[in-house]
Amino acid sequence: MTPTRLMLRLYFGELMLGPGKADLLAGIAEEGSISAAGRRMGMSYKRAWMLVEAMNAGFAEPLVESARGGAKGGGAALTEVGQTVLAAYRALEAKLREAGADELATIGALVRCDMSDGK
Amino acid sequence: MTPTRLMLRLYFGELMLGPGKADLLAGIAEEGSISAAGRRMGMSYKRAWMLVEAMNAGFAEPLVESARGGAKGGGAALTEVGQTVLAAYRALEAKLREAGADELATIGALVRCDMSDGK
DNA sequence: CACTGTTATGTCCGACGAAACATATCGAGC
DNA sequence: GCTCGATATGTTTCGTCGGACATAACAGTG
Repeated sequence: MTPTRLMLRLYFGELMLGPGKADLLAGIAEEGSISAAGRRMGMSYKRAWMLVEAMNAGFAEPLVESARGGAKGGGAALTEVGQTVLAAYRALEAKLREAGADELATIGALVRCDMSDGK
Repeated sequence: MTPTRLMLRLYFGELMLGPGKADLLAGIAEEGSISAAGRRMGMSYKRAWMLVEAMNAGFAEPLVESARGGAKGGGAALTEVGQTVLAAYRALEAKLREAGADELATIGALVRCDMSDGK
């Protein structure tokens, strides 16, 4: 049974890094565009851009590099640092699941299995 | 340098378990009272109680056992399950820091060190 | 130079969550 | 049976966050 949908969120003072930002980074890396990445995950462009802004401001160097204008209107891509942070986050997720498998199983087994969600 | 104040938050569907609830559980275990635990961490009783209610509802069995009335007005304590969950959460935190030390250091080193917080 | 798609940014408003305030209940002890 | 301290629960207010909408800037292409 895998009822334990686990999400990892890191707080560094003001900056916080969680599944949302991580997925957004991944989406930008794949799509090459902030708006496309946001669209794909049902997020308004403004929200996506605000997340990017928060990340770029929160880290010493920008994670996302963007350009506007041009043939395709512009685009965005991960910087070296951005790729590093994303990879580290994914690795951290994996290690957490691996190293904490016992504890996660312990807690997960005690969670009420509410498959019958009323709404 | 340890600028990386890390917090771990787990999501199990509706239920979420993070530093706030974990600290509250620990406080209840120490103080023997929901209100005292909440007071100690600058939290209104209502909020503390709502967190307890959410946990008791979210897990298959209650984590906190409470009694009202009596000489001291009542009190609360962790159940067996509550102690287990708290211990597992603390262990998970420790394992995350241990197993993910490399990644945490990688990300932490890239975070803007904003000691000069404007407010 | 108009067109195009994306980045970049502002304003406005509703919804949601949290805090503040207000009670009600309970039960051992005096 | 009155008091006390803590649990238990409701109501109301308020601040904040996010979504909807609007607009400007940009640069390559035809």
